[in-house]
Amino acid sequence: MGAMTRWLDPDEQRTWRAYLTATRALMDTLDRELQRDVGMPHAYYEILVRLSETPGRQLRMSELADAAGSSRSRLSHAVARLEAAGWVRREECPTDRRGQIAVLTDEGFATLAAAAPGHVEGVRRHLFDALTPAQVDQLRRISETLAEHLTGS
Amino acid sequence: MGAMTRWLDPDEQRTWRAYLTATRALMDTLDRELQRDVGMPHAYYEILVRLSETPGRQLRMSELADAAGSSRSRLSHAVARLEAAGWVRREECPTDRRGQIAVLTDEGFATLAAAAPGHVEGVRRHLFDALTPAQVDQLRRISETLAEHLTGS
DNA sequence: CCGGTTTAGTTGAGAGTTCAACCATCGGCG
DNA sequence: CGCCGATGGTTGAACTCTCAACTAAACCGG
Repeated sequence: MGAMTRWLDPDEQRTWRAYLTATRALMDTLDRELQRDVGMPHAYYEILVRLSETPGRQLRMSELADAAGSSRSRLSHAVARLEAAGWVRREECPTDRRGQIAVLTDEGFATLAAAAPGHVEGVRRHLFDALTPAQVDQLRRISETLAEHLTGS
Repeated sequence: MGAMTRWLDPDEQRTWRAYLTATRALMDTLDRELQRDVGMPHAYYEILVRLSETPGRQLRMSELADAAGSSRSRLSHAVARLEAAGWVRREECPTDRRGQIAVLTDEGFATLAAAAPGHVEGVRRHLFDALTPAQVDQLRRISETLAEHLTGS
């Protein structure tokens, strides 16, 4: 019983390690910068971004969770904290009494607008500046493939 | 003062989003599998892996932190928990009385050996199976470039 | 060999995440 | 209509991570 494990060959091994190291370093760096400059982890920043891009700057909790790649539970806790900070407001959903709508406040939008240049600069410096245009293209294809592979199964 | 922000162009935007989505999905999936099968987050698994690859299966705390891409503080907490689980043991360092040496126990090694096939299978299924050999090669180069860029600055 | 600085590692508090349990409402079906 | 499973969302506890503060030992200049 149980097929033999398909171990990683040396190239795959190297790829996996490098990917882990790079991703961890990148995320840690961006997280620390965002925490230092705006007092907010990257996950929270992304919630605000998603809200800001939506007509009316509002979204149902579950849609927001999907958009931000977050679990329901995580989003509940996060929105609770964002609400305490005055960046998000909760509203009842008129068409479904179970529903909650998260609304980005003006203050939240202003905070985001103030934070964006610094954060984008960080993404550029730490990620795009290190890669050739061809590599950016490769990374896009790889990531899109992976994203589909992972969420589609 | 202050140069204009170098905003992301549409291609970069797409790349960055896809990268975030893919990485988050991949890590979440592997973390959940490891938690379910071995009762251990991925970060802890990696600590055990690093220890297992070393002669004598032991490493100074700070070397282990570097190898596992972890902060000192995180490693202290992690090793405390791994020690409580019986997978790691702490020893005094003979050459530096400030030092501590983390040693992988036989039980820890056995746990790792039991967990490895399942985890490797996960990495293969969720990552490598979705990519062409050329893409694996691209991902390796990109990751190595990034890792160097991020840790070298 | 003394005092100041750096390095090794730990600790505790605060913040974020996960998981399972939970309540309420919605939708379908007999 | 009335029940029942599915959906939307929250909650609390346990766990992990971060940050800053701290102890202790090593290193270094005078």
